[in-house]
Amino acid sequence: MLELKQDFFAENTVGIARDLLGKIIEVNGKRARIVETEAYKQDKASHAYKKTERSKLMFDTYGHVYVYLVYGMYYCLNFTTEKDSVGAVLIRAVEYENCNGPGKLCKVLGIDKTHNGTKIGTKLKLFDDGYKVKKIKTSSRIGIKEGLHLQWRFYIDGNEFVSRF
DNA sequence: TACTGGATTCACT
DNA sequence: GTGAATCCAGTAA
Repeated sequence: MLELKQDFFAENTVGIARDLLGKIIEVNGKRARIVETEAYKQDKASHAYKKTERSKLMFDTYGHVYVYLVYGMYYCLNFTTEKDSVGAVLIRAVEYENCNGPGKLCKVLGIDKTHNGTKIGTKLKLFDDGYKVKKIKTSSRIGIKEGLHLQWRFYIDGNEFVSRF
């Protein structure tokens, strides 16, 4: 069981999003395997488009947990990436009961604002248990208002916990 | 200070 | 397929 350190998140966001598939998240005494991720770079559909009080984590850190509230009700779990640039990877789904969506997985795993800004390896840990992902599907995501293909989404094919797309 | 709308989810039609 | 729930960051004034 190899623990992922900050260096894992130092470079290419898209590559990190892909490599995170199959890895284990450990938080609040629960463990779950990541089955769907989404890479965010500095584009118009991302918080990284503009540096603000909320999004500055994506600019100033890598290998940290970035949690924010959407629609007033759901938290989304991200990991900041790229030592010398801006980016983050959204964890969309994990292999755990009722965790097939970014809002649901935060609820079930007990992830909230108290995790925001913490370094990976403290409150939340990541492990590589040697699991080999058989087949990775990729898909571009449509920008919210821009109608552009912006981010890349990765998920493990044929997994029943993969969220809808 | 006030308004707007979102990296979602779920119930309902 | 559509709309409501819900709250706070971002923005405009």
